[in-house]
Amino acid sequence: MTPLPKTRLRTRHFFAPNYNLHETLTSGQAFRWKQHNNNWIGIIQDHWVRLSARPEAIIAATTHPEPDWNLLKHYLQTEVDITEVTDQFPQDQYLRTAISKCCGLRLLRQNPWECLASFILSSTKQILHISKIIEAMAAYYKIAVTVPDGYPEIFQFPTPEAISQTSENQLRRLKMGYRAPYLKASAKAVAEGTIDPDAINHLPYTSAKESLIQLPGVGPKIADCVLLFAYGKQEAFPIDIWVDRALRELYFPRQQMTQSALESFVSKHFAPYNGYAQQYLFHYMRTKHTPP
DNA sequence: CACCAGGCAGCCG
DNA sequence: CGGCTGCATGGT
Repeated sequence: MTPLPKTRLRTRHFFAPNYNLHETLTSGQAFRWKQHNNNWIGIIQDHWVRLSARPEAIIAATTHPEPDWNLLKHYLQTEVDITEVTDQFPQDQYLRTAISKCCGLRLLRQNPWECLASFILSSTKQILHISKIIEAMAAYYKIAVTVPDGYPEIFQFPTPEAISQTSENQLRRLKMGYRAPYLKASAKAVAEGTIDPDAINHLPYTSAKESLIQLPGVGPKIADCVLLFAYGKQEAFPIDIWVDRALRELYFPRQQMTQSALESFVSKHFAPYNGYAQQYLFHYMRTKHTPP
């Protein structure tokens, strides 16, 4: 009996100044990264990846026999000069405070289907619980990925085909609640090609958003999350409960603002880096009561 | 027990 | 169009 071949790790340094890996991976845009011995373990493009933060750099390790490091660089967006982005933020004290507390917060460029499905599961859920539902789901389908010795098991994000063929009851057993039929129907639409995640990439922001909103369980907020976190559309500015509160309390105290009035303010005030500004505001609101 | 969480769809006026 | 409500589940 021949012994199984040892999984060999390929590693690579990425030059990444002003990159706060911890805050970026825990900022509620991606839900599957796990801390392990001061490293981060996750899956990018169907392959196990370990990330380690270093001063001015990120070290990546993968099991892929012939890794395409550009895919990793693309996912992490290491080549974005974040100071060039934050320098163009409007001069208001909340964003300045957010930047000073966390200057290396980044936007990732995730897989569209995983991002879409994850945010369909996100509605009126806390980030920690979204992660738990997603892990329960991945553990249910058990789609294998090569994991090196000594590391915890991890499974791939389930395909739209697999989810669309699962009963709503089974999905509810994974604690999705009322989101189960939405996820199943959206998975079916993607699996059958009614909507093509790759085609959306080529659409401008507004028509891409209209296209995503056709999916059941996807409204303006979830569409904006996918447009920003998977497609990198900078115009997207997801307004969730936290950001809505930030806008009303910080920018329009004691004023009655309609949703559309807020939206038109946002598109003017935070341009051109709406999405990054939104992520910094979101981070500020979630951490302003906790010491650094 | 009440109240809230990275919302959306259906319904009502 | 704008406003209201039900929807599952887990945490405080």
